[in-house]
Amino acid sequence: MSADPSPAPVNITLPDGKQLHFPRAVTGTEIAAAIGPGLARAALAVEVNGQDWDLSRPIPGDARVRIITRKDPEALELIRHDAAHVLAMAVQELFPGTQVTIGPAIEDGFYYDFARDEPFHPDDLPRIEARMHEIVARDLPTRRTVWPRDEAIRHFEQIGEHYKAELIRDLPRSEEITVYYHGAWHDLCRGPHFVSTGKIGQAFRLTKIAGAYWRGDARNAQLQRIYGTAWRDEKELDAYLKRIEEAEKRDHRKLGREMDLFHMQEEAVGQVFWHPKGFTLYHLLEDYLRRKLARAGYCEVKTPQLIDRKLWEMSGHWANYRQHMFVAEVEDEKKTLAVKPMNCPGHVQIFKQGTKSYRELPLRLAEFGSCHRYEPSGALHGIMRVRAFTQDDAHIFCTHEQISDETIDFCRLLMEVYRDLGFDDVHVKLATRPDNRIGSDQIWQLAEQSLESATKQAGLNYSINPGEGAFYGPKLEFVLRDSIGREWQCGTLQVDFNTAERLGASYIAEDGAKHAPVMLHRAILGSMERFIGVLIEHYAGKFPLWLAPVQAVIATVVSDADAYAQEAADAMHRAGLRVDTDLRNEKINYKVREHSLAKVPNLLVVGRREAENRTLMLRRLGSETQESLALDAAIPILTQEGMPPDSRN
RNA sequence: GCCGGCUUAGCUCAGCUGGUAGAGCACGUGAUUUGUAAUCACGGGGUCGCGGGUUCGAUCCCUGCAGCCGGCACCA
Repeated sequence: MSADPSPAPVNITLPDGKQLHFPRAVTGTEIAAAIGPGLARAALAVEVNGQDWDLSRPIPGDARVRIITRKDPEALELIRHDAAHVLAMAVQELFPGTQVTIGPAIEDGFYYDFARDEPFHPDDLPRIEARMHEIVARDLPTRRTVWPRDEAIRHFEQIGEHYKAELIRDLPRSEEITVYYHGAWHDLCRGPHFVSTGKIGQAFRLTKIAGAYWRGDARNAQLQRIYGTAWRDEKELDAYLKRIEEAEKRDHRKLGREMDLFHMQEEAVGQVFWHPKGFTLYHLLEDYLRRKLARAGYCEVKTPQLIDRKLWEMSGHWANYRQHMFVAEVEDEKKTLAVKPMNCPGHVQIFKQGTKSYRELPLRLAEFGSCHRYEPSGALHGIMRVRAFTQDDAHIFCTHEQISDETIDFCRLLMEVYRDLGFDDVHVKLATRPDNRIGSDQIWQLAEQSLESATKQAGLNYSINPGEGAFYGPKLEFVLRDSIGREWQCGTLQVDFNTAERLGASYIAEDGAKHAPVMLHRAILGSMERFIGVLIEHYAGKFPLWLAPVQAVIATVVSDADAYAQEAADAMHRAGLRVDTDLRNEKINYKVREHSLAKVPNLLVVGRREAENRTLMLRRLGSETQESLALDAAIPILTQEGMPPDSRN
């Protein structure tokens, strides 16, 4: 079943342009050996004309070839893919009768989906992992075999691997069916794989068990997925595990409780109880955004929470999202009211009041819109995914010609806001026309072009998400990267040619005729709740001074300083600073520790000396040193430092 | 919603094979007036998530439900 050795000579071109000549088909292993023994040892796979191949697979004709070693970027993916195979093998050794399905390499690791009646238990992971280490230590040789399609299907059916048989049936006829052997164990796989299991190394760890639908479709059977992580060496593995640990430390659910920002409870699932400190943060963010919006020409509005289902039927939401809407009924009325899941129809109602002229466009209606959606229970996650949330929503009613300028302005505004909030790394995805859509290609063309050129003009990095737009128009999705490299999609801008018309909104154009306005749906933060969650994790709770719920604590050393501490706090409150006092009968060490752990940015210590001299000892969070400041000097310093970014200079 | 796991004091967690619960921190009281990451002593606090069952007896075993956690699916 291995390829026939070709009698023809083969010319191999290396990346540096050097050519090697072989009398017949040659394998990656042989090429590596011809280059040098060091490379022969380090070789993991070989790139042949841009495709990754097994080292042992004969290269039948002339080719450009590059030997892949552990140092190459592809190595990780190959290690992970091999590790997935070893995982499958270990599972089948330990749990006979388990069917294997698919097992790809993913970011940071790999997984494999299994079909087995008995569920895996977390305690099984160490056992499976131990077996994997053993299989790697066995250093089983890998063999690639090519099978006739029907024979492969018959074989997998016969050994009870029905999912594999289904996979082969669904492969295009043109596809070569390859089966990889690691020792006697084998699996349908496109490859490539290392020459033996020993090449994987031992820097892997199984991490979690999960349910996953066959082929990602909820209508299909649910399989059991085992996740693992794999790296080039122990050092990389440790670094990864450390990274996960660090991420857990800044989990917004943990910090939210520790910092007394909010809580959630059973009686209000998916809804946030904001505590005084958390709501201070919330308001600071909202106030900041409100100022930005006002300056950018938005008008803020507020629309009803409960709206008759008729309006939702008209907008099309009732038909599509009824199951995800909360509904309210009152005994004395026959009406059914829906709690708004979005703000657009409300804003359209405001637009529709009176007759609008083209002169009034663009009209930008903004709302911190409280929305409720019945999210599936399994989707809920802290304050990141909730059932009651507040969108920093706005709808720009404009003409087709105005789409471009409005988009540019929006991108700029959004970038300013993100930068002010500490996010510099942002990229944009442009989701273009889907197959199933309404509106003429001409209008789509205009909308997509407007979005794309606006994105460019705003100086943003963007990529295209073909076919991912909404049925009513293309959209921009803004993704930001946080301080530990995670990505969050927050902002969005969607072009909508449909809703305004559907809800009967129009304006009188220059030609005197009625036209439906284009609606741009846009949000910068997305949801206040979620964005605050992102902020907490981004800053690990150590907010910049302008967002810190408590900007400073004045802590006394002795009770003789109480009166002075109170006086200083009063003066700071008058200056608009958010300051607490700590007059407790505790040692200063204790107070320093406590407020440091509470992530208070500035600690102001006062004892007898300070009370006499009217000074404060300032200790900044994260610093181990202090500086003495006159009270009169400290106030303007902190006020200046705590100024919101849009008020500076 | 689906698969799996978890649920013991405000928090973090002990509690062997069933005999009605403990620690540290937090909280309260007292002593201590302290100079930059935990002062000492004493004390209060739990219907062991909720309901049903098995048992002489259930935090522990079985079962239903809820919530949470990890994924999957979903996210106008």
